[in-house]
Amino acid sequence: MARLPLVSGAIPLRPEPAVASKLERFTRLSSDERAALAQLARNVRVIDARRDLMCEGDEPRFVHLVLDGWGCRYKTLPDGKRQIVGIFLAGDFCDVNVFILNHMDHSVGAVTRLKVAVITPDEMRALTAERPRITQALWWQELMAMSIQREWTLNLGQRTAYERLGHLMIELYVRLEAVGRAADGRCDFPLTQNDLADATGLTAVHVNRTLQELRRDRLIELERKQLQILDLPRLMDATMFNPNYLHLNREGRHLDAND
Amino acid sequence: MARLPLVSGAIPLRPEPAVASKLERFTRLSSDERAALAQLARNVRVIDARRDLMCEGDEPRFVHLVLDGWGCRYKTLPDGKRQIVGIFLAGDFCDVNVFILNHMDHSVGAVTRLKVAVITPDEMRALTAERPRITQALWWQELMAMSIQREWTLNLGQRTAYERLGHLMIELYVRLEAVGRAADGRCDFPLTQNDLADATGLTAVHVNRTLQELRRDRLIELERKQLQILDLPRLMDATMFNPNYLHLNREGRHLDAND
DNA sequence: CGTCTGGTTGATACGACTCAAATTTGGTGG
DNA sequence: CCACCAAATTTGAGTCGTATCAACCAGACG
Repeated sequence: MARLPLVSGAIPLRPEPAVASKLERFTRLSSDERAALAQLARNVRVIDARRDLMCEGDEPRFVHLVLDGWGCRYKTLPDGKRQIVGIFLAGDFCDVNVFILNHMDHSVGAVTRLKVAVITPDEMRALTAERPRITQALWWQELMAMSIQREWTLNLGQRTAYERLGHLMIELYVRLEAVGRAADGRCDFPLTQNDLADATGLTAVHVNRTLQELRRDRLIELERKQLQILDLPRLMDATMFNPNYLHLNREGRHLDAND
Repeated sequence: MARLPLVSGAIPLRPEPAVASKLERFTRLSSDERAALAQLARNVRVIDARRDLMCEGDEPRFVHLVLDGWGCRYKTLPDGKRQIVGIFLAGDFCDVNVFILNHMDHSVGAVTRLKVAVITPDEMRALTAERPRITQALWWQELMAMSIQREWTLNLGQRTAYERLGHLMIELYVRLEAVGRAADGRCDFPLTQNDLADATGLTAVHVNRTLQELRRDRLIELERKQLQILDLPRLMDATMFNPNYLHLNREGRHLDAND
């Protein structure tokens, strides 16, 4: 009788092909290409929750592809302040061309236990040489990452605490939905209030109070690392969320494969 | 006897080859390659100060290369708030691969009168097909733009008004220096206090008062669109400026041309 | 000479921070 | 299964940085 509790771990709506799923928000791939992507997951590495994958100053050596879990990029200041500058989710390529640079300008950490495919520069070069459509899709991916970074700049510069938090939650929900990891307004949401503070430029205390406001307004529920967006249209309105910046509407459909 | 006034317009230390100058902060180019870059400036367009080059929603059609002047990217919110998300200067390529996307997620405006080379997708494709070293350098350029965007996120999220403004001024000074448009702590600085407010997420009033503090502390002079940094080391310290994120230290020197 | 944009100043308000402590949750080991 | 501990969340009180609103001033320009 009682409402089902918001428990149970990950939502395995579409278990694994997050990569293909994401890239196909840009252009449809052939089954051949999908197989090539799956091939990348030969060399898998698992990072414990709250551990770092790489640190500022490190020399980057591999491209990573997130298979499962949540990670973040962050920068720290000499005075100890920390800013999360980006979140990555299943299906995200991490620094496709980073081996052009010889040191990291930020750190990369695991929010949850993180499963990543480790890809060598050579594998990457082979992939891009042989698969023009995938290459295009990877480009799209990078441009999308850049667009998200700009939106975060806007978020921090111009939105209130209430708007920032709501906006961030929608972004993550929509991105998860694009890789089959969210539906019906519900998704995993493993960020702590501390993480949210570091991502939105607020303090944890203020995040706490602001989340209460969002709950009181019946826009979200957030409990046990599960987020339920109760009224997406109203939340989008309240946070001035415009999905265009995510470029998820198959903008490369003119390049679609046809098998 | 009296100190020279900080007048006169642009500082033409190295008049034009800003592009090559910038890319060679990554890897040394051959004279051949430099010529190919110069070739791009066949089709020049001039935009008046305070005019827009492109608007959010537009379909991008060309790559632009800034030859002279200052421009900015910005986003606006339904409630009228505006955030400048990036500044571009002489030598900057603007959206090298933007024609992958079919609509702009932000607007692009001229801060000063702006001289840009207009480059077609075909020209771009030809350049990258024939010039691997330039292609690498363009990649570096994009990664650097991404790194700058992350640093802005950090700036807005974690630094105080005082630090934000000082940090921004150093960044722009260093970037100008890299293309021969600044020296001895002095450079053009055409941003109004309103622009600074939109770039730092502050109000113009507060920018005004904070600039006065920076002047009172003998860190900068700023008058008639001319910036003089009086004590760069101290300003870097005060704003926690770490130049690494600009990746200007010839990180691609192993690829250097040898003619 | 009026108009406009950009810069400056003052008074007041408020959103977000700080510090401190209590409470709840989740994980771990006995 | 419970006891324990650390991490995460919640609450309260007081402060501070930045916003807001409203003038006023200076120089550029037609």
